[in-house]
Amino acid sequence: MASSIHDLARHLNISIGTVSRALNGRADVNAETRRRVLEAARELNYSPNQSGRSLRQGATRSIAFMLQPHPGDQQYGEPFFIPFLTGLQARLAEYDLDLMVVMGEPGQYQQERLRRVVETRRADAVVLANTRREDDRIDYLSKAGFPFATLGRSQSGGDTYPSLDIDFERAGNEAVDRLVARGHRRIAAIRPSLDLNFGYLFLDGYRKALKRHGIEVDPGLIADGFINETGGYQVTPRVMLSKDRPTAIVFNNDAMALGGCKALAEMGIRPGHDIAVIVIVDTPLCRYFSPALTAFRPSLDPMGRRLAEMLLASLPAFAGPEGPRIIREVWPLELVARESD
Amino acid sequence: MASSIHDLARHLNISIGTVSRALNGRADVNAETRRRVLEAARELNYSPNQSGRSLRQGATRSIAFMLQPHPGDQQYGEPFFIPFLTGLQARLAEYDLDLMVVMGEPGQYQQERLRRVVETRRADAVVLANTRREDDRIDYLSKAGFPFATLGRSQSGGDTYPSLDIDFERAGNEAVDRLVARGHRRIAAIRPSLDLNFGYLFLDGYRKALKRHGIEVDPGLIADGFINETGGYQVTPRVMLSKDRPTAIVFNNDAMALGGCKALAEMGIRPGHDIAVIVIVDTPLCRYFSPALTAFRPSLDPMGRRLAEMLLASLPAFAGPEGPRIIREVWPLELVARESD
DNA sequence: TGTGTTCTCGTAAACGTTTACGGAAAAACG
DNA sequence: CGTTTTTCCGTAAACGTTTACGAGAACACA
Repeated sequence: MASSIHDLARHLNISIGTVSRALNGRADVNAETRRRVLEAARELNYSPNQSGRSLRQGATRSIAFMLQPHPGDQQYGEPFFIPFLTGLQARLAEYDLDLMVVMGEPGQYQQERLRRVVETRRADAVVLANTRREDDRIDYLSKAGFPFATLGRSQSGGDTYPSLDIDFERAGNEAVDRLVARGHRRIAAIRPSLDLNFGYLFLDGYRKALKRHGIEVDPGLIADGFINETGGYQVTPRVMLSKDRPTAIVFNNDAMALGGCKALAEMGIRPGHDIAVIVIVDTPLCRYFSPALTAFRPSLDPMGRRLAEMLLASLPAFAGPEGPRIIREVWPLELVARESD
Repeated sequence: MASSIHDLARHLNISIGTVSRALNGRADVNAETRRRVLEAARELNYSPNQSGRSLRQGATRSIAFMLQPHPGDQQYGEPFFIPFLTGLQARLAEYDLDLMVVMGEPGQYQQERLRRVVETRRADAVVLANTRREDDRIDYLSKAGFPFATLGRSQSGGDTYPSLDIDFERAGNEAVDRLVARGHRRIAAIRPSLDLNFGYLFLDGYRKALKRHGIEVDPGLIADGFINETGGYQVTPRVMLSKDRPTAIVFNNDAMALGGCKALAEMGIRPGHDIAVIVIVDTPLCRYFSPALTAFRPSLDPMGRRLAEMLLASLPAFAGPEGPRIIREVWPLELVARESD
């Protein structure tokens, strides 16, 4: 069924070496011969067997994306990743690279799955998402000398790998600025309790902005909850019942914001009227919620494309003439003002 | 760095053939020898090179999932697929199979991408999503004799491949039943205008249920729109402005429902009060919308797992003792009653 | 014409596995 | 003890590529 390079060689009555060189655009092959080879390749519908190529070249031409769903996401996952993956994959495809998606169970199999990818050499590089502040996956990959890039920063591994992150610190800053400009002084912050790095970055920005405005940081207005609707639902009343009730809340996660708004509704508190609400990462949920939630929006598809470029630039096999480069970028979010603040 | 089967053989001073047989659990190897091989494998941190194995066995041990985002999904994709992929991937991983995700651009590159996967033998089988009523991908794969399964049915290809689908017909039926039981007679249906098969199935159910209740089908109450929020926003006023205004709407897509509700709001029509709204595929959007939308919910993770099983059962290499089997299943949706109807 | 250069191609090894085949040694059997 | 069977292992080929090497032919140059 599938025609190999041997079939082409036999068909043209030349050697397989010449066929291969002709197909790969090498210089030492006669123009006429090349023409005939390419024609025969089309005619016999030839395309190179990837396994053979991988074996010989020691490269699989595929990139693994490691995605670990949060334990709470039973039913629907984060809409975040599809457009990111679309962009990532689109750029990789331009280099004839495939995308392999490895999803851990919500538990801790991820590390194990990662080892398997690396040790059986199923991918040439890895892209990590959901980076933790201390991330053992990064430690492992660094130690193993396996190429990787991350969506999100981490304190692990130093500046030795490409990373692309959203500027959560700046978003926290701008959210507070906006609220202060509108007269708020008591601003609550709600973020996930996991070790996810963006929670720290967000809180840094929040704190710095408050200090800049001469507002004391009240620990009673900062709460951590599980990173889903339930978490937001559970933790929001806690800040609302603090002695001096906040007039605004910044949520560091869209799902938590929705749960939080439900809790608010049950307390008779209407976002946009009785309290201001801002969400750090926008999703369709925010746009169609009622009232529509003011939120900070990332550009996910371009981020996926960019991270692919950054990863490739770090790989010797793909780097340009200047050689491999480690690029790290932090992208701003765009504020989408709606009705909730 | 990476140890091969040759390293093991050298280390133990035996032949590579014996090492391979020992690792693969073949019978013709001494128990003591096997023990030593396994020990050395652990010691030298050996794991088989997948490229070598693929080449020899003619199987890549990876399954490709083809996902084609709808053109309208600029910013966020369907939350639908992440949990489905989680389940699919989890089951595949149990068989040591990897998942490759191939996303077409919103345009028509999908067919081309598919050819590439098949012809370069990068995957052993393919899973198709977003099945069209007439689906040229199915035609192509059938003709090429390449194993595949689909999420969603199609009229193409006959009953020659495994497929798992949601029972949209039944959902359309039940939605109408529910609305009629609540006194509605003028029920509108809004579905995507693409050739996506589920739109036809839904409409069949809707029509049959109306007839069963002795209600004439009014073409003015059926509208097709682009499969996103904008489509729903544009098309909903059309049915509302029909001579005899409907008292209920069934949306065949969550994004269209949200756009539709926005249009309703602008017309001063409140879902749950002035009109009943039911959505066929539930998402978090439905749950947190205000009013919360009554919707039919699939169980996506189990569906992913099940489709993996069905695909594997159709592959000679994985089929059980009875040999390869083609399984086709249609799963019911669960009604989640909320506030909008 | 002799020598050096360029162009073009064939040969064969290599990547890391799996597996059919055969043979030596050990065990079983009479 | 001779013969047959079983156990165990080594050899080598094969999967489909890419590529280092070398060789023959054509060409250029003196």
